[in-house]
Amino acid sequence: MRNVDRKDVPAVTVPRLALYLRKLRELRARGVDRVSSKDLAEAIDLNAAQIRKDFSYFGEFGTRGVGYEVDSLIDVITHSLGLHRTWNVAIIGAGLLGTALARYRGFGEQGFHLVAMFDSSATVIGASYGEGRVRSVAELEEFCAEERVDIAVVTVPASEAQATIERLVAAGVRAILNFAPVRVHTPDGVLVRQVDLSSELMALSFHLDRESD
Amino acid sequence: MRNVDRKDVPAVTVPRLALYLRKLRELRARGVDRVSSKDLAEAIDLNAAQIRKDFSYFGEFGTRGVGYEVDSLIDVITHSLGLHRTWNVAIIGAGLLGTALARYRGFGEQGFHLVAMFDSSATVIGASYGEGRVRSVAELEEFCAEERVDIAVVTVPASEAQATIERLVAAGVRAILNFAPVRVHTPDGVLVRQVDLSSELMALSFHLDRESD
DNA sequence: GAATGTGAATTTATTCACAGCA
DNA sequence: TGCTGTGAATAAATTCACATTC
Repeated sequence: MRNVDRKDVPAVTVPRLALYLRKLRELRARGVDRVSSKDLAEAIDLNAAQIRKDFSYFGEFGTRGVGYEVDSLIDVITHSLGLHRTWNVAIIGAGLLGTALARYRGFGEQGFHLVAMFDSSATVIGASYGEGRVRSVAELEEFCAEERVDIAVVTVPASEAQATIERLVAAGVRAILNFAPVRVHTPDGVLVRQVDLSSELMALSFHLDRESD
Repeated sequence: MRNVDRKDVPAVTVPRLALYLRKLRELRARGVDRVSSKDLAEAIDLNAAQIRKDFSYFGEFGTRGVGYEVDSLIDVITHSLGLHRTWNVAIIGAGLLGTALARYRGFGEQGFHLVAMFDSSATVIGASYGEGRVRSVAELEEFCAEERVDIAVVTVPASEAQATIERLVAAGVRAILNFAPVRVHTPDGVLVRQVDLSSELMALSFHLDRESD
């Protein structure tokens, strides 16, 4: 029933909703209670029609001639993104990046609740970072059977990423944020978002090299 | 002269080149010396024509009926991405993420050389992480005038990102990797790549929420 | 025979431009 | 009058499909 009237949302729209939400929260904090697509567009450096079209996939929320109410737009996007509930997050790989993420507070503020960390190295198992005590990866399946893990953040070395993600998928995890610099294969229904620092640096390198001719 | 015959490369092609390069290096390490676009496509989970078209923006490197030589393809991509030279990198913001990145070794392996870190907090100024000693941000302009900074990695709080990036641009930096969760405005010629963890998590949340109906 | 390189076809995303409503 | 919501137009990216070459 929740599927009724749900249009297909273009893949690129979803991360943009997160941008809108952030800017809207900022506006609310500054006491602004109404905003037009033009205002938002200027603040975020996008086309106004793009913003209106993105909203249109979810319904009609504005008032012609006026604009959008900041509060209600925040509600709509929060719900559209599924942020009205809390998601359990586990971090796999307690290296430099994994521990930095675990200790990062902004994480939990958005409704993402760190429930566990896993690592294979005896030297870090048992340590605590932020909310997460580090367990042995051997306990991964057991833990997932007991406590729901909605999202896995994978910060293991590249060589272990594919195998780790296969275990996560087998254990029922359906959403993965992968920092390991490899493209991993997953079955349908499992969403992997890739954060690839070395690709980003290389894209910058490409740009610099072209500029300097 | 280097501009002769340079086609416009689609924006999305550039980060894909980094993927190809990574997989090709892996193949070389395994002793493979020839590869077809089909093989590569299967390994990376992309369409083979996409890969060939991406290569075609830079020239013709394959042999019909045979495929590509791994070694020479690595050379071509390395050059295309500007990775034949070394880029000086500075990290601005010595918080959890900034220090984790500084200590990450894979960084320098690719020709990215960390030359400095900057922070505004007296408690971290003077500390050393990896190759980078932390300086006061007050010294930013002075440092950039003495030593070339090609790429700035920005890991400051959101509220300071725009101002920080304006200073970097004024100091001559033309490529920025921004981890602060804000869209920043920069003049033409300055490339900003955004790494946005909270947008990524929200995109995963959207997916999970849709699946569970 | 096998795989490249690339125009043409298709799909996806963005932007325009304007009717419709407060 | 001002701004939304959205079809239509445009632009960008992907995929097909095949002539070409080894």
